[in-house]
Amino acid sequence: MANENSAVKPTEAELTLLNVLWSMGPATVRQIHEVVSQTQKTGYTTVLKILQIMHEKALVIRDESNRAHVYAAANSQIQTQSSLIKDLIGKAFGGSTSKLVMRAIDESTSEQEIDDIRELLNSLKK
Amino acid sequence: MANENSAVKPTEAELTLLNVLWSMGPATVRQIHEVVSQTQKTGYTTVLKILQIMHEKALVIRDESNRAHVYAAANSQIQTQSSLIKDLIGKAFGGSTSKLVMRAIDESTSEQEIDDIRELLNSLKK
DNA sequence: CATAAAATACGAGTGGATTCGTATCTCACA
DNA sequence: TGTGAGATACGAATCCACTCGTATTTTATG
Repeated sequence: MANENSAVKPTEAELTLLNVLWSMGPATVRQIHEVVSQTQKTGYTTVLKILQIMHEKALVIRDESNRAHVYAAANSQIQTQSSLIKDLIGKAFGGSTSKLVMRAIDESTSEQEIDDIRELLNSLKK
Repeated sequence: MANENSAVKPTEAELTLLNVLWSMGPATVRQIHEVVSQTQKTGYTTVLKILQIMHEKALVIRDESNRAHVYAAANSQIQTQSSLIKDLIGKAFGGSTSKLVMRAIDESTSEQEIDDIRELLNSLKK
């Protein structure tokens, strides 16, 4: 029961735009660029171009009914995060989730985060 | 107290070679290629070239005292894994380790792995 | 010491990611 | 309806990852 997803892994620049879309919801190039340019010095047409490429790759969908196209992430943040994490587990952790978790937690991890993780584990029914 | 590390992130092909070096220990191009070619159809000179590039990037060190140079990973597997994980946490999980762990664990995670993670958390007594 | 096997060095080609300048298109409205 | 602001489309340039063919170097050994 594989879904139509899984194949395309967003690049770094693409992930930046996806993060914006996940937090704002569907948005125009202008809106996305406004957010991105608060952090980075990226030109408007660069953002546009990347969105167009993402559209070709089916990483985003777009509504062309208005002059300013409205873009939205094609996959959920959860799906994308899962796929990125599995990719990393496979390539750098020999497929072992527990090894990844061991490396993920270190002295910089807050007490709150660790509590959250404990709670997550407790909620896992056998 | 940053160490001299942190800057260079290995690419996918580079990570493949690092995995071999971590498991074999220091090795010649031929030895590395033999291992890699069991899984992939990568030419000898391709492996050589990537190792040379990795040497420029200081991802590996090499001993040139013999005709066949002996390569070794410059950073430990643990350091590299930590750096990759932190990178991903920053780029895809808004800096939240617990969110990453939540996504890392899913229905495909074995009971054994989950037990290992529980044990890890238990050992984190403050 | 000549040579051939085996190693490294080099350089070019391909392709993807990213950037941005410029051309073109669209549409509200004067 | 003509026009200009603002949008998209297009294509070139740069950079890096990856691949591999070929040139060059090294060295064991006859």
